[in-house]
Amino acid sequence: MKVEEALSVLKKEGYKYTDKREVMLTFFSHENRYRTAKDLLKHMEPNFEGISFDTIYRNLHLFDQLEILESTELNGEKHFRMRCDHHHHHHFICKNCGITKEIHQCPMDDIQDELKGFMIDDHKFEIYGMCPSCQVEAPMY
Amino acid sequence: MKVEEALSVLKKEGYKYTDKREVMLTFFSHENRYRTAKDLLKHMEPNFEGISFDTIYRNLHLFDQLEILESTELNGEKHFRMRCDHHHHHHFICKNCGITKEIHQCPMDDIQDELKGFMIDDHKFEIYGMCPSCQVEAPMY
DNA sequence: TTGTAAATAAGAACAATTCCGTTTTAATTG
DNA sequence: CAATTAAAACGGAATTGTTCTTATTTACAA
Repeated sequence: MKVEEALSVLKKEGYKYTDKREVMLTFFSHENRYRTAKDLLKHMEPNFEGISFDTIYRNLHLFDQLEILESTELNGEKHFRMRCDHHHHHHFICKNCGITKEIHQCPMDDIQDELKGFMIDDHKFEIYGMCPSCQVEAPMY
Repeated sequence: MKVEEALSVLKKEGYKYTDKREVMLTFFSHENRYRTAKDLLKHMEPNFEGISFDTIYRNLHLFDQLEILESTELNGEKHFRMRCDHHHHHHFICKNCGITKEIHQCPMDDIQDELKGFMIDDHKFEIYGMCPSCQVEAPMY
C-alpha cells in the first residue's frame, strides 16, 4: 500500500491529517519488512522531538485496525509492516532484520472437515529463519 | 507426555527433583490446553505459599527448552501446554479457554523451491477461534 | 473565525517477565 | 551418616513493552 492510498483511507474514515501520521506511513512504505514501535519511535524522534509513546502506539493500532498495516508478534514485541494489498498470503520472516518474503500458499485451503463445529476467525502461518543477506552478514545469532 | 516421563527427562538431564516441579508438571498433564504463567501461579499458590515468579518462569522455560512443554504467544502473553509427543502437527486454539485441537497437516510439506537461499529454522501454523463448548457458554467475546 | 472533536504530550500506571543477592535443599561424596 | 556443593527457590527490585489519564494543542468543518 502506498502512502497516498493510506492517507486517503484515513480521510475517508474521518481521521485527521497530521504530519506525524504522514511520516509514520512514509517510514513503513519505504520498508519491506516488520518493524517495532521502538524502531518507529527512533525514526520519528530526530524530526519530532518529544514525541510520546502514546502517539506511536495509538497510530500503530489505528493503522492496524484500518488495515493499512499488518502486525505480528515476535519475541513478545509487536511488529508492523505496510499491508500487502494483493491477494491473501503468508510470510517468511527473517528473525534478524524482519524482512519478509511472500508465501503464496495458504494451509487453510486444505482444511475443511477437520474443524466441524469450531468457529474459525483467524489463522497464522509464518516461517522464521534468516534471509540470504543476513546469513552473510551475521552467520550466527 | 506423562508426568513420570517428564520427571525422567529432568533426571536424565541432571536436574533435581522437587515437589514444586512435580506439581507443575501434574498441572499441565491434567490440561489439554494452553495455560499462562499466571494460571500456573494461581494453581501453585494454595499449596506453596510465597512461591516466587522466578520459580514459575525459570521452570516453564526449562520445561520448554527440554521439550516437555510447548509454547506459543497469544495477546502478548506466553502460553504453555504439555507437549504432544506423537508426530509433528499444529493446533486450532480456542481464544476463550485455550483448548486445542490437533491439525494433522503441515503446510511446510508443500514448500520447497519458494524459499531457496533462505535458512528456515522454525514455523508456526495456528488457527484461532472458539471451540464448540465455548460457543455455547459465551456466544460473544 | 470560531467551535469542537481529534490528536498529542508527559508521565504515571500496568502487566509480563527477568534479574540479583541470599538462603535453602537435593543429591553426591568422604 | 555427615559434610559438601551445585542447583533451586525466595523475595523483591528492575526492566520492558504497552496502555491510561489529564491537560493542552491542532485540524478542519460550519
